[in-house]
Amino acid sequence: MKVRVRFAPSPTGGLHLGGVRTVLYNYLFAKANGGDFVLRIEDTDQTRYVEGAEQYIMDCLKWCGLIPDESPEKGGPYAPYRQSERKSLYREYAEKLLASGNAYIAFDTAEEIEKMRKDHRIDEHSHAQYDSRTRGLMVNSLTLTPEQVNAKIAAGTPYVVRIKMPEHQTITLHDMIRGEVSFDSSQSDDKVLLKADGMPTYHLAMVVDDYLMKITHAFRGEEWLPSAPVHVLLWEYLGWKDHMPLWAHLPLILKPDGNGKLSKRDGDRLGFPVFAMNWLDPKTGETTKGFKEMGFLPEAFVNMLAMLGWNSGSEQELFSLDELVHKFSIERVHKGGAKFDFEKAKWFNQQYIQRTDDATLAELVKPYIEEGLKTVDSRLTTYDLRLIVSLIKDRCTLLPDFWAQGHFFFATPEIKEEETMRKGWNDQKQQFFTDWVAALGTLPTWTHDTLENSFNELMPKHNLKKGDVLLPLRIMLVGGKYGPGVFAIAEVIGMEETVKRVKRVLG
RNA sequence: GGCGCGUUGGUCAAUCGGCUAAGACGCCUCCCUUUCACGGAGGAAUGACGGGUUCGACUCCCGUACGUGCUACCA
Repeated sequence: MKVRVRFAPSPTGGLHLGGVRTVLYNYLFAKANGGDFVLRIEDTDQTRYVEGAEQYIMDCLKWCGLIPDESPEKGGPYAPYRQSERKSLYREYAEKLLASGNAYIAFDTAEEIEKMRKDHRIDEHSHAQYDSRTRGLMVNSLTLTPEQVNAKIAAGTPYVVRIKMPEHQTITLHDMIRGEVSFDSSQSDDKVLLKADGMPTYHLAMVVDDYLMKITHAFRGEEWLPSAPVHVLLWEYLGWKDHMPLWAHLPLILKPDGNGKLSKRDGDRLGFPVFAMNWLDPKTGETTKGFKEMGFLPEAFVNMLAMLGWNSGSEQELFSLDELVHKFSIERVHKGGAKFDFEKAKWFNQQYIQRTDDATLAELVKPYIEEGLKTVDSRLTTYDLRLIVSLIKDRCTLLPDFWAQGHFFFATPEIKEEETMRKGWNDQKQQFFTDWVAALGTLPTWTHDTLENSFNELMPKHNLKKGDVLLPLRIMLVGGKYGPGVFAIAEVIGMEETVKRVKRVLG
């Protein structure tokens, strides 16, 4: 049987780190087994629908290089892939469950349910559930006669279809990560399967679609584990038990400080992204930063995510997507949640930057340089981006670092270390630099070697040592105490600019 | 509260009964570099707790504690 997996997000907002990791594991598993990876949009909750979210999710997958084989955009043999467009198809299965007595119709209003929850609360901490203990008290097809039910339906009374959970039945499921997991069926309430608006809930839609789409392996977050018995029962009641996919409940990604699931809020609070790409909330107009816009390379982002909860068992940490496809195994996924560490995430990106060839890197960096150039007045007319990139990549972790670390190659920098430069400044140094600038014009060639040689030869004549004048020169050219070798910088910016920057200080 | 899941350094983690408990990130020291990095060499830092099982337990079992998830006509 062909392996088929799916990622099934609801289009309600930005795509979370954990979501991307779920996509990744799906993708890796599918590709490793020669299977299909399908994207299915779970938009059954009309009230939570957010404009643009679906397109955004697809853009994120594209950026990460995790392209689905079937999707709403691409289509496929099991189309449509948007649950809202499959609406009409779910009712049939709800009826089937009704007919077999595994589901029932309920007419209760939200207020009535709320009242029941309060009146029958087990203790002060928890409200009663709509389940075997309370369903006999409610207005449903279990307490009403068939005639009454039909009359209500005929009268247009809104109703939902609920699963009838059995009492005290042990439900066991095999999880690829956790092994056998058991539940008492009485713990779960009679979940709504079909809502009053005719839309299915996640529970029904997921089972029906996984069956119809021939899904063989289902990966989802650990938060779904408690409702898994409902799903197992649904597969059974619908008569599809032999087709139920193999489950894998993925561990959660936790916030770095304290405890709990990592949320968008944590990112805002701690200053790192949580979403794959920038997300502009159409309702609030607020933009939440994404890894892409922060300057991450998609390969680094994906690699980092793969290692959050999984490892190959070797010491290797850097993997190409192709390598991951071959080495990933669901059995080696951790059971426990992992705290997200942004420092480690940056390290991955830094590693990828160092390993990216200069020409490719130059293209990636270009927009950031162009952006930076808008903020300066006097800019150099020509520059070799590839060469500059090779000179500064060592000290760059994120793409925007290239501007911060290399702006002086593109524009005359502002002197930020005036005091350091002027420290111990005297006529001797003034004279030295004046003479050196003059000597530059007589150089046979303009290379960092000839520059350095002329500098070194001139120093003793003014009774100066490297330590006296090298740092001042750096600050003249760079503006601060950082960057590649000074003479390499001088070579790149050329004689005219070098002379200009030194003379600017000499006055 | 109930139920589920989990628990090796600050973080990610190896170990599938033999441990003097890998490695990576971060941190610290030193070297390289008369800048900042990169790189190199070191260092501090870990099995939640209590019982078993066993010649031997981080590894298996049971409790406890702690954490976390769920407990909607949301996914």
